[in-house]
Amino acid sequence: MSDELSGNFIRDIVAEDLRAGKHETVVTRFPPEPNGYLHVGHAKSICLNFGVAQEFGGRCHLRFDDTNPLKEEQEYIDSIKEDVRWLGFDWGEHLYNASDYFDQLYEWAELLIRNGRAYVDDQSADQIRESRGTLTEGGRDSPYRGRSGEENLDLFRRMRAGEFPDGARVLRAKIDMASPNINLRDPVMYRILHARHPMTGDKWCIYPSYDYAHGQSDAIEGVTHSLCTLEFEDHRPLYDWFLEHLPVPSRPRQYEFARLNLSYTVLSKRFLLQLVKEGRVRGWDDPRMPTLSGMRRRGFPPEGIREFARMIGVAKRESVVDYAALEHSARDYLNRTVIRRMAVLRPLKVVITNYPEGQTEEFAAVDNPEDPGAGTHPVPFSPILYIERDDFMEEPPKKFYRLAPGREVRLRYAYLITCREVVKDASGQVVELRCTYDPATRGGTAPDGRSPKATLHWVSAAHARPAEVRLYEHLFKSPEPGAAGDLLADLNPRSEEVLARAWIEPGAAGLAVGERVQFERLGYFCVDPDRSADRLVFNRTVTLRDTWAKVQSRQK
RNA sequence: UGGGGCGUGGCCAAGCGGUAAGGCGCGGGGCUUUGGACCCCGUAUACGAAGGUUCGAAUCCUUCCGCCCCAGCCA
Repeated sequence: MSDELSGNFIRDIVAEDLRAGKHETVVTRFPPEPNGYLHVGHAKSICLNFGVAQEFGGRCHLRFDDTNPLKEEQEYIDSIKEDVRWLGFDWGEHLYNASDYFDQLYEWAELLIRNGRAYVDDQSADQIRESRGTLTEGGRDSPYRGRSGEENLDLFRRMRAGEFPDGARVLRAKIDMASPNINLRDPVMYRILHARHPMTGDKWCIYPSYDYAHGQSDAIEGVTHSLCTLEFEDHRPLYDWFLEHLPVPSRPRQYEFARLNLSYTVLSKRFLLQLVKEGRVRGWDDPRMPTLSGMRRRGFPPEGIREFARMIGVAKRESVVDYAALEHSARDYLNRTVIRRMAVLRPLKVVITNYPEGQTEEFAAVDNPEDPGAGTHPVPFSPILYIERDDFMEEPPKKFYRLAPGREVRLRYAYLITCREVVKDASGQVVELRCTYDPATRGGTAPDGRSPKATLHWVSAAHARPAEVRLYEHLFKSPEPGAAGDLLADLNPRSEEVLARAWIEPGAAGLAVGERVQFERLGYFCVDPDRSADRLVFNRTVTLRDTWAKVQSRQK
């Protein structure tokens, strides 16, 4: 695997600019607004921005786009830094905030006023909206558009001084109310917000808009390629307008790419915030959330996310990536790196009737067949075992290779056993299997060469340790959540299943929070922080590819 | 009906006038003490459509069709 980006148009542009000597080095930036947690869609942008910088020996800044104190919080700032680092990227010394530039931005605003390129508008938000026109008709000039430079300056300074309440006035760029591009119809540059800012505290009561702050921030930092998503394409003329009319120290260019969409997933900070606030999930880091913190808790490796970003590419076409691609990238990395252990999620008791009572023995189990140097660990065996309920069927359908009455299967690393008797309770539920083992098959190979089609995982009842295992499925039951109009209605009621009475082999009992493991034949799991002193809690990151499940669904 | 974008297999995505990469998925086979992994093979006579230019077009031109974004003092 390589973190190298596959070819894409942005990389090509950067490469060409560098080749042509347009820039000596590439500078990008990842500019999150600290109004929520980062999700896998942001990961695409992070990988792009940091990846391009890395590939061409440039640098990538982390800059908080903190121009709206109403929505931004320190908690989000902290989480964003943690998540970017966790993903594997380092902004070095280059941590910035749009708010670092508030003084400069303010000065430049005065300059635009003095040059007759900005004015204070006393209209209400409603009036401004009403006079902006529509998609097909131009807008009308504000009655305040012709104010003198002196008056504008005075008013703007008084806005800053706090003389007016929120919403009383705004500073607008004087561009063109008749422009077919609505963003150019005298966009708002500053609004009055008597709000405390996470970084600047109470210093300001006027705050710059995104459009007024972003390009200039890029220019101040020497950003060469400002990469953003498609919806900002219409803003580019405005981005350029400010840079052309201000004495900025550098000239960045904006390029747009399509944001990530993932099937069965919603990537909208607004909606994710709603899920958290309404308690539909346990928090931003709920393992079902597409947030980086949720994916981390679920056990998703950052390497897998980077691989995912690499494989989906970067383009301008709006698309929906198949969730299976994400799962693939996780499995691919986990398979190569994670230790194997055995666990039984839904236990079915098995008694080996011909095994010497009270006897115990140990087998050496491979830690990771993909890693020759990984070694082995001991697995204890005794006559009372648990196997997976799914691994037994009293009346096996075609293609079911596992245990059934009279059938012989292999217990991984142990023996071949044959099911001799099925014990049921009063309600007819199978509660126990009585089996015999073949002592000659120790280790799992028969001297006569016979080899069962199925190998089952198991744990020794006397040695197993209890664990809670949490199984996750898509948060949404629809591949296209909200297509029918109601996102909440598409929430998958079975997105989480908690198995409180699972058993794990002793070799898995020492795992620390965050450690990952493959439970053989089941999937990849990760120890959740909810673990207690005497009981581990595992989150299932992703299942193994399951051919039998595929066969089953085809049979239905 | 204004402006800005985008249309290549089920899902992503290369391609930039020379005769359709790759990945995911799917199907088949091999191997196998994880129905895992791994390894083979198959999976668009075709690039939204129709015309045109050219020896030759997914790539150039024209028209048409479809989808997305924009009327926050959000980003």
